[in-house]
Amino acid sequence: MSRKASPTLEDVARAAQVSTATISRSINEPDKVAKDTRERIEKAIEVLGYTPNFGGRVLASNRSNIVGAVIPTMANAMFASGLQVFQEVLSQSSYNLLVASSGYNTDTELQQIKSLVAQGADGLLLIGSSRPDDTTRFLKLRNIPYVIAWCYQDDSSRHFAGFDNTKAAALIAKLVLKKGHRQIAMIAGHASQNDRSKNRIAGVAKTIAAQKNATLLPVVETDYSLDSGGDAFETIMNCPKPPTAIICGNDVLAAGVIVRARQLGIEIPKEVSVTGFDDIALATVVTPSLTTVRVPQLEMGRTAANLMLELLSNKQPKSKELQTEIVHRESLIELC
Amino acid sequence: MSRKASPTLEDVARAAQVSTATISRSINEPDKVAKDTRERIEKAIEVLGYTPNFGGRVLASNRSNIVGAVIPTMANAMFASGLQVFQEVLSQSSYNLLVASSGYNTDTELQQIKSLVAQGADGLLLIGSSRPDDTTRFLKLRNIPYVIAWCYQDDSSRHFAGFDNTKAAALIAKLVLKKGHRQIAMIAGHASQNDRSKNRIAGVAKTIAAQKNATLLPVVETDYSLDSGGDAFETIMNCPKPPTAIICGNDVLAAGVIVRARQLGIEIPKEVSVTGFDDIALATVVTPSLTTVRVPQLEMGRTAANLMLELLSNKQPKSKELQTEIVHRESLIELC
DNA sequence: ACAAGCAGTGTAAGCGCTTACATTATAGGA
DNA sequence: TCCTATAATGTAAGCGCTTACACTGCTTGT
Repeated sequence: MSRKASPTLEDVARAAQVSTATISRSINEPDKVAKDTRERIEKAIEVLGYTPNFGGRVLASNRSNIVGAVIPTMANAMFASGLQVFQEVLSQSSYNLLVASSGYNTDTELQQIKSLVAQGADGLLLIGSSRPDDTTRFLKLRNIPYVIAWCYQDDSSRHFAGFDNTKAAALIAKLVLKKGHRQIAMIAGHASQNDRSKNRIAGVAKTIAAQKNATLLPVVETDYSLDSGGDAFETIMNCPKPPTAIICGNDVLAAGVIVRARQLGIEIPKEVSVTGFDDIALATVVTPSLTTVRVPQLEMGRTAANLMLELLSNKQPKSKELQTEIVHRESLIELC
Repeated sequence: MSRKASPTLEDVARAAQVSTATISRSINEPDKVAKDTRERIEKAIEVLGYTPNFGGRVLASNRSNIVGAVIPTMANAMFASGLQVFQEVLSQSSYNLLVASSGYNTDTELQQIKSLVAQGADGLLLIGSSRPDDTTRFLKLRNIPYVIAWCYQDDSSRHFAGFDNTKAAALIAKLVLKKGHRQIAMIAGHASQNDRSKNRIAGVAKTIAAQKNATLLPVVETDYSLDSGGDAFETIMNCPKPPTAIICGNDVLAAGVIVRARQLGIEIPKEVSVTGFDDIALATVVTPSLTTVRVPQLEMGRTAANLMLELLSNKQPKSKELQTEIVHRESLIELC
């Protein structure tokens, strides 16, 4: 390591003719230091180009000012935009964001959580509420403060910044029914390690089951990608009694359906209606544009960040349930 | 802080009947420790649930195993997907990723760089090659290893993992000319603090200037958003002699153009051709689909990560220039 | 049989910071 | 005037880890 030996607290102390303790105070609790001392110190810091050593600070204070986030993937605009805001808000309170991704896999998630904690994260942002016992145990054992986003539960022992996936999915299913559709299909993300997907499926299934004459074809679970959405669409359309509407677990899948339909010469929404979930940019850009569930991504990021900050200052913040709404566009029409 | 006092090296040492040094070695350089000692140690670690303290480690070793990245924004799929891969690769070498965003602003960038460095980043990933002197000076002063992505220059003093924006832009401009267009417009990102945008503009301008009878209307610089793209489109189409082709600085702008055109009842590509840049998912999903420049985002992320890893192990890695290619789709047609 | 080399381990000195506690100076109240 | 509360600063003990160096007991070549 050729990194130039940087000045330490002691150097500054010598230059400013005070003790290291005073310098430390002047940096961390400025108003506990007399004004002229502080000015002298600040000048010395300036002159020497001093910056606190991270390791020393962490070791002594047992706090890193780092927040970790484990999200499924940044490649989905959904998470990326939420994370963007999360980071911006934290940054304003001089916290930094350590990011890791799980690829929707709970083992990987645990591994990444451990890694972030080992890397000194003071708190964690996690996506979704259900995880294996191992993970829960680890979190509890280490007593890590964490915030859960992208879903909401009535459970005061944890801190949520999200929405009710089941309810939101039920809402869009209700809309589809209201438009007269009775033969309905669903394409969803793999549900086994993903409670958001599971809940969305549940919400849809429950709603459709409650409607007389309505049928929900077997749900197709797949990866969240355009191509997978397209493939699932083909499978569905090849079944003996194809649906008149397809509810998709997110906008990426729905966009995949629409693109593939176009390639196959199937007209949407004339021949089949399609709905999405999330309301990312993709939804407004496809033709026909997507009728979808708007998830308040930015607000969620902001809320999660604020929860996190309160949690880290030992307050007892209250979870916040955010509201979703349906955005009516072109891909869903009345069945005639 | 009620976080339970966790076991330290010393506790493990006592349990395994060896010195702390041996434990440290067994963790960091396992093959320097005899096999049965190591097994004894590992068992003790297991039993006590020991994990190394981050601060202690950083302080003593002067390395954090953290890499920082300052990108313009995660909200653009372009950066998000590159970053995703970057993170995955680093993760495999047990590095963690600290993310910050500059919002395309050089002051913010410097501030974030400082923050990441203060937070102990061993190295940095930066986007784009040109930055204010202040920033350059800081980087040099602190002797931070850094990798530059999303652009490439022939400058052996720095490490690039990217492509030549000027050349890539020239290529698409050439294609537009080849299709017979002579009245051409360009919508680009604000160039003053963004060398990629600047170079793309330069590439296009140079190419068009070299073609007789061809005119490049005044370049419209704007934010990278769908709406801004749409607004710029309207401005351009309202000018006295509207273009037959519009070259966009990225896919988001191009998609914005297409969406707006549809709203205005302007047919693309029949009335105006449009090209994008980046080849993100959006490009395949809009109708008409975008003729665009494919930027190897994933490969760039991977390459950047590998450069970073080599840099951090004190090798002298060679910059890598990645190749872009034009993806022919529907939004650009021959002028008839 | 002995020097030399080596693998495995221990000793102990920091790394740079925070903070409990001790100390000193100053002001205010009686 | 003296006592006490308060403000400002200093002293010094760690925080938990890494690592240079020292040491021990083998193996190996001669």
